[in-house]
Amino acid sequence: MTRAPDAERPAGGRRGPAPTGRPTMRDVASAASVSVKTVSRVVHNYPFISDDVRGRVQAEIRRLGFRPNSNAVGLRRTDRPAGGIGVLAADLADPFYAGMLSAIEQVATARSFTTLVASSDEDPARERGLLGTFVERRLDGLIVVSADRRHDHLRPELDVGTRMVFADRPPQRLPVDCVLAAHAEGAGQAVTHLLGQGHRAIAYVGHSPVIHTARERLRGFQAALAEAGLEPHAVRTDAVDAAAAHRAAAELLATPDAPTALFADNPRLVGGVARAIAESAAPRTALVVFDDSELAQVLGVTVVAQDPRELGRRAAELLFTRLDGDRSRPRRVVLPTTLVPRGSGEGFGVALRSAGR
Amino acid sequence: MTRAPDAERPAGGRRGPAPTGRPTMRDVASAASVSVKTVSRVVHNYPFISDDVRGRVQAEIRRLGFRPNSNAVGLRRTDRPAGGIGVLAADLADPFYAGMLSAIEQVATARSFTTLVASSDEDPARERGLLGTFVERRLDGLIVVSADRRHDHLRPELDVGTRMVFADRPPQRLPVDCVLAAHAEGAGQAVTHLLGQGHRAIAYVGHSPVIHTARERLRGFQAALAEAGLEPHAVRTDAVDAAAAHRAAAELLATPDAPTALFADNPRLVGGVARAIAESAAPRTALVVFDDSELAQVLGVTVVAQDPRELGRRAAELLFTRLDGDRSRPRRVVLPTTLVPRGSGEGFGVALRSAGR
DNA sequence: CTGAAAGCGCTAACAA
DNA sequence: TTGTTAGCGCTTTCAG
Repeated sequence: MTRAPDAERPAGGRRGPAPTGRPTMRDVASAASVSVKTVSRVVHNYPFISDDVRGRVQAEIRRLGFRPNSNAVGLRRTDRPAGGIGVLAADLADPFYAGMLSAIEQVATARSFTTLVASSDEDPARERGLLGTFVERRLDGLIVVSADRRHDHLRPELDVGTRMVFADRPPQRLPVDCVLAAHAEGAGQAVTHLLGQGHRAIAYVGHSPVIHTARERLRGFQAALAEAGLEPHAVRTDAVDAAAAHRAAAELLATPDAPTALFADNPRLVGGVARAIAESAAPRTALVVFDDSELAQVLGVTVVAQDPRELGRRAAELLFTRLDGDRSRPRRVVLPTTLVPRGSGEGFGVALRSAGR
Repeated sequence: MTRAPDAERPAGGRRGPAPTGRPTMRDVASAASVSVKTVSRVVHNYPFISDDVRGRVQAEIRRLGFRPNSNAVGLRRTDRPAGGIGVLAADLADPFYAGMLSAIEQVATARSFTTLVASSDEDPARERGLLGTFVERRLDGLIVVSADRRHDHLRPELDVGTRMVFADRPPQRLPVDCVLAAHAEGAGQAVTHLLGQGHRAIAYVGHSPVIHTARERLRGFQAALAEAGLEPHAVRTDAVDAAAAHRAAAELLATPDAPTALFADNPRLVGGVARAIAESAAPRTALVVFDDSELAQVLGVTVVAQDPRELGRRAAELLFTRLDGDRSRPRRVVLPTTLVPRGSGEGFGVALRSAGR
């Protein structure tokens, strides 16, 4: 954020159009022998311009390769929006966020807004820096998938008029709109489904519940079991990636009193858990995973699916509602999840099979 | 790009600091009883400032929530770069580009540059629009994964000093740097590997060679076979997605004289082709796929792997070399591919197995 | 160590 | 239908 010390060095400011460098409106104006304001009007399709002048100006614009400088535009024009929104994703490599992003872009494009994206890679410090950059660039609004656990520092931004919507993960003590999936209820759906299949020994494989979504999923898992008068057969929260999930599941399945069903709390674990099941003495152990993925489809794994595109669409529409002037109090939109049976939760085990439609 | 007609309407320009709205340097200056320039110096860590003044200014910056307006900064400052690069990706939902992007961001971050991303979704018109936006925002440089087949329209941008590097797909008649994988040679590696396993009837499954990469892969496939004095057993270029690939592969394998090995030209086809093989009368039919994927890892599919991160890293470094002043003629960097044997190309068929490492 | 004035490229307001 | 003047928020230049 902070740049090199102000060296106060001479810089030889250029006089008149530079020999090399980007042409300005003034360059176009003098080439077409009109005033700068006339060029501005042509650029913005102001209707009352003689065809002669319009033609000359357009020709010069093309010849010189003029493009308006949005820095200057954004500086002078403060009433109309600049036409850009920023999306801070936690991890662009995750197909879930890619889908969300694509839906956001679609809404923004329909409104003639540009979408600019940056990724925090789950690093809170990076997130703060990138949000700062977005703010400095005076984008019209932000959609944030936050990797941070505190959001107090955004309070001043909010007060000063920055519009933002949180998506997928809720804000902590910051009165802003947010769009979330029903994580706890979704995990409950998974449990209910497995109970319906006759399972009573259901184990949880996931990562430690420091992240909001993981915490909610675990909570929903436990609540649904409790409602049926059951305890979790086991809860493993050390499955940070596919390899760890493989180990955790393999260990669970190797015990004399092994669970008959597993619930994995996120899609990165599918491969590891499925493999552990396939390699175990009980290859028909049931499996339900939170969030869909290509791998789950191909392996026939039953999932509790969120709709990432819907999440993005709703977040974007909420943001634009705000940009259109809505000043009502912050809203929290909770989207339902869907249980998608594919076999692994219905007694067929995991296998390479029909890739969903 | 074009906005609403210039309505020339009154707008009630505000006088003095606005009651609501973003604080400016002037607001900070008057609150701290110093000049605007002094605030600027504090913001930029200019060393020769009395501690008293610095403290007062910093306090007001925090209190008012001041953030510099990068529009104004970028407008006035023309010698130093603004500190932002733009990446135009063809499809953010593709994990390949996600990896590339992450590597670019890493290089940029190390240089204190911000990375702004937009996705064309493989739409050339959208690509042109987004490149225009990047240019208007006066970013310091661009990395482009182009979905367009013509690039003449970028010529003026180039002449006017916009730095750009093409990645993954080459520019058409535009003298700019680019970084590509050795697609033809990679496809050749696949063929050579299959020949080495004794296969002589090798079929190609892919999409129509309108895209550069697909064309190159097909060319390399055919060339490697020709070198061994062989013809392709079949060439299917109608596999636009996994479902189409499944159909194509199933049809090939159902013929009396079926191929003993398949080469799939991109990772989106893995699931479909693998399933067709598993369902066929010859479940040990060999398979090599171009580009790695999680699915290929889990299914034990032998692949020809590019390194998307390396692609991104090299592109970013090339761009920064240019930003540092390098004016030598355009470079073309070609990165080698790696054959990764996992079983499907070595006689074990496709199966759910050990997820690579 | 600090400040006043000019101007980046563009648009708003007012004139002609 | 077109032009002139002022000024957005900041940095540069030059002066204290």
